[in-house]
Amino acid sequence: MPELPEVETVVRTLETLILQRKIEDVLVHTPSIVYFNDGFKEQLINQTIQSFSRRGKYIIIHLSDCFLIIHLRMEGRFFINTSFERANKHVHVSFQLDDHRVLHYQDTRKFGRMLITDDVNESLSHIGIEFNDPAFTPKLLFDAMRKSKRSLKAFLLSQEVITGLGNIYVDEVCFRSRIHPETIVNRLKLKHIKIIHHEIKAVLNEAIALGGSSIRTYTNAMGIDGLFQLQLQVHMRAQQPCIVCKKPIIKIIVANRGTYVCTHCQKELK
DNA sequence: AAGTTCCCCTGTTAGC
DNA sequence: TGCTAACAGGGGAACT
Repeated sequence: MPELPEVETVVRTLETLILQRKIEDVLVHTPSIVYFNDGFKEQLINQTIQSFSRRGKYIIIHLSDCFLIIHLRMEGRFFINTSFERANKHVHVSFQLDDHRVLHYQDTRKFGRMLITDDVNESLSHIGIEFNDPAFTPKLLFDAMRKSKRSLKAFLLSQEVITGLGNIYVDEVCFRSRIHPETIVNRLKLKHIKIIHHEIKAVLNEAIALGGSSIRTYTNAMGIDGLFQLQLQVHMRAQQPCIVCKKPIIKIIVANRGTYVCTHCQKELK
């Protein structure tokens, strides 16, 4: 499910709901969700939720003595009720809070992961720069792309250089940049990369402002829908006319992922 | 070594 | 209608 704008929305929602709450008890129904499950519950009990942050697509919950890092992967989500009981078979972790409410983690496909750490930077050292970091410049992108033989789609999906983009927003960035997703990035000129850089920031900022996108089965934290799906220009629009040239959007596979492209507006640079 | 494919899971949907 | 294969907003392991 979520890419950076959706994770950002989840973080902001959780912030309004459970800040300063103390965790009184924890139930792990599905141990595979939790890295180093031994002691997971014990480390969390009596910890107070002091703040939230986000790094790439990771949610970071700042607790009194440690950090709880969560990745929702495809279908992870949170909801709150007042029962510590397992509401359904897709609830895998539940947190009893000190105000009689319970935070539940639900994840149909069980791809999501949780980890307790003392050092967020070390735990997340494998991911690249944030889109809104001042150090994220066209030059940074250019230097990384010059050394890579990946397609633009694979390059942006990999979280190694720039983190936060997923399948939806990569398609949107490629379209808005008018570049075919199969273009090998070391062929891109600085002028193209400046456009890509600009569109990454624009798309993510616009999507965050609208609470992310809700398509398919995904609704955001607490069942609140984002609105950015209404702004999508190519993703999920196979057979529909391109908003620029009116020719039909096609769906292809790039980097093993369903990919939407207007082959008239997005030329591959060879 | 960098780049690509496979696979983790379950539910939904497209296609016979 | 019913079965089956393909697919899904991700990413790490295994492979080439």
